[in-house]
Amino acid sequence: MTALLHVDMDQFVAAVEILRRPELRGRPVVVGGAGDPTARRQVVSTASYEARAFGVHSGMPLRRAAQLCPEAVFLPTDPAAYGEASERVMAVLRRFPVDVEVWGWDEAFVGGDIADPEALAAELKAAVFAETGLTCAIGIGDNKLQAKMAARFAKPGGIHRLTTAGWMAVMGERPAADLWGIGPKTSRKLDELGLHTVAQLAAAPEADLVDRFGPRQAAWLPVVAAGGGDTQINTEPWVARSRSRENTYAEDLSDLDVISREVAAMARALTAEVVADGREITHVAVKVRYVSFFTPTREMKLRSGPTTDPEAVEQAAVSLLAKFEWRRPVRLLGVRVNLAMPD
DNA sequence: TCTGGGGTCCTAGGACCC
DNA sequence: TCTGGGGTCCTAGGACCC
Repeated sequence: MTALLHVDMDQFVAAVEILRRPELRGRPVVVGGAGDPTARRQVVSTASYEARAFGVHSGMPLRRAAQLCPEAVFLPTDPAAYGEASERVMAVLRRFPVDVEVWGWDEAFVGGDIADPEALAAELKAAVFAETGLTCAIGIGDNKLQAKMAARFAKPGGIHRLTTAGWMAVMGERPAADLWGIGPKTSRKLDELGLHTVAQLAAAPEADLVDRFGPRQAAWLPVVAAGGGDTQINTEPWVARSRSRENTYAEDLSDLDVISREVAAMARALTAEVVADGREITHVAVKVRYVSFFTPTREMKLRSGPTTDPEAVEQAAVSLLAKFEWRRPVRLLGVRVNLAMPD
């Protein structure tokens, strides 16, 4: 069985910022929101390793991060810069005689005819650093799951290999929640069934899982726990199935006219973006988060068929507002459009 | 110092038709 | 005077990932 690699950039967003501000190297850096540590309702996108040492992590409110690490440098997120840096990294990987499957900004699977995976990993790492100034960890495995998990052991900046033969010795006693694809909800359900470790889940009869998880997940869970997984590297360019905008407001909204205008503006902006990409819109969805954090969504298929007409999309989005209750203020509004898949 | 933003995929229930 | 299934479309929600 030929190995495949998972390339995972180290603290990617923070690393891109440090690259253009070398004086920040070695300091705690927190990237998130507009970069204002006093702002409400904004969270950490990425913390540098130095900031993580203070307990700062992704998803944490910026104000909490500032409390834990007052000396940190706070920076606004700059998605365009991260996208460009990502392109440079992926271009380096693609120059090697391998198949590359891009996975978000800062990750990629690498496969193909790989004779010596450790040697290839070392070459990739060196080339990425030489040409972009960014470091990465590389995991090697017999499939994507193993490579992805191996990259965690390799972080930061190392190379680590997992194999089917060695999987259980390394992973068996770890919590099932460590596995890629098992989040907090699934992990809690597994705990309730007495399945706490990877080894226990791997040995669980599918019949014991079906009631709790349904047939598909019940079949999949023990396979993942045993270190099984997909080996297919998909080199096709990414084609988005949907695009969305959402905004959490620093101050709650109650006025339906204001809400309506906000939703209309998001719908128009989204339409402009996807039309610029040559895509057509099939469905429109609106998301509302009340102050209670209850977050319903309402969605509709456009009856007139796939469209590029901003008027139609705006009108659909605004019409969906009638399906919500407006007794309580809202903290978030969002619009999503589903896209027709090209042939 | 209450809880971001942008995605994907799966499931489940109701409507409707045969 | 009541009983089926199956199949597909549509919408809502849940879970997970980065």
